[in-house]
Amino acid sequence: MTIDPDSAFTDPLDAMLGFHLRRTAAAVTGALGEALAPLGLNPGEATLLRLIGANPGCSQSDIARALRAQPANLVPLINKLALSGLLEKGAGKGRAIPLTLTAEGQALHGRVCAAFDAHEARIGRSIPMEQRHDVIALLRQICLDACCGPA
Amino acid sequence: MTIDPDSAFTDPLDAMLGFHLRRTAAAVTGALGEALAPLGLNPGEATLLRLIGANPGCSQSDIARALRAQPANLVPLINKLALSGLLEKGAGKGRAIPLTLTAEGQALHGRVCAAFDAHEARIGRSIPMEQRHDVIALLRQICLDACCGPA
DNA sequence: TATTGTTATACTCTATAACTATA
DNA sequence: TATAGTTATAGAGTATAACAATA
Repeated sequence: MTIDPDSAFTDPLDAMLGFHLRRTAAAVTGALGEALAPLGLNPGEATLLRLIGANPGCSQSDIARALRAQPANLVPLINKLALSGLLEKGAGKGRAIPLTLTAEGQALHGRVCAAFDAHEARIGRSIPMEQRHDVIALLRQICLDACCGPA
Repeated sequence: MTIDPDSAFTDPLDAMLGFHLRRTAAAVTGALGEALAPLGLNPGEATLLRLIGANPGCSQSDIARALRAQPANLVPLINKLALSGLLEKGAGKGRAIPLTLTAEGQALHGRVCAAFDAHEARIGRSIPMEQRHDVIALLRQICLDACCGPA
């Protein structure tokens, strides 16, 4: 410690699950951003490309549901990808607008998938393959306990 | 799906560790915010109170290191707590300024600790007590793998 | 010179309210 | 009316650069 060198700094956060969840998620998101930078995409844009590539013709609402995001927050991301020539808004035959990737978008989608796979392998390399599903199930349960359960 | 009801929406994110880490951390932070709202504090302010209460006389740099935060981002939080009469900046005998809680701050610190404990119990209630340390160790390892390891 | 604390700034993410268009 | 998409906006959270004060 800076002021009183005789006393060590006590960090009560270090034993808290919530703090480590938050910190680890931040580190993982940062690493994903670095992995995607060479593709000219940030994590949000790449995730959008990933989802639309896997679901050609899906609507903006579908994506918002999958991401648990507010539809309004997707608008600037989608517009940027559309302006970059990566995706096309199909002729809306009604309210929902089907989104599809252009040829350029599909080419980049392949690189995005590879980057995601490499990123997943990196952050999960200390977890044996047969345990990764259990870890995800644990996170999903914590999410439920935090959100929906009785206080 | 809205547009083509025959095809189900494929969610590649659902099998990704990174996505669930991010989503769970967001849910946990949201739950912490709700738990702290009755105390008039947000998670950042409460964490600051928690750290200073556990380390009377610590400096702003100590806190920044513990939180892995930028010192510049602590300034408005500390000022708000000081203006609220919860903490005092001691007479700086040099560059570092020792931070201590006022009597009012110490009283609130007790309630903050109780709220943190209840929150930890809530988000960890599906994890047997003897496994919680393992889960934290796992998160810490993922954090290291994401940050520092070879790409 | 190196460190602490501070200010200003900017970018991302997130959340809401209000509007339009369509079934 | 209900749903989809959009716009504007506001609030956190986080990052850097630049500066003043002190060892």
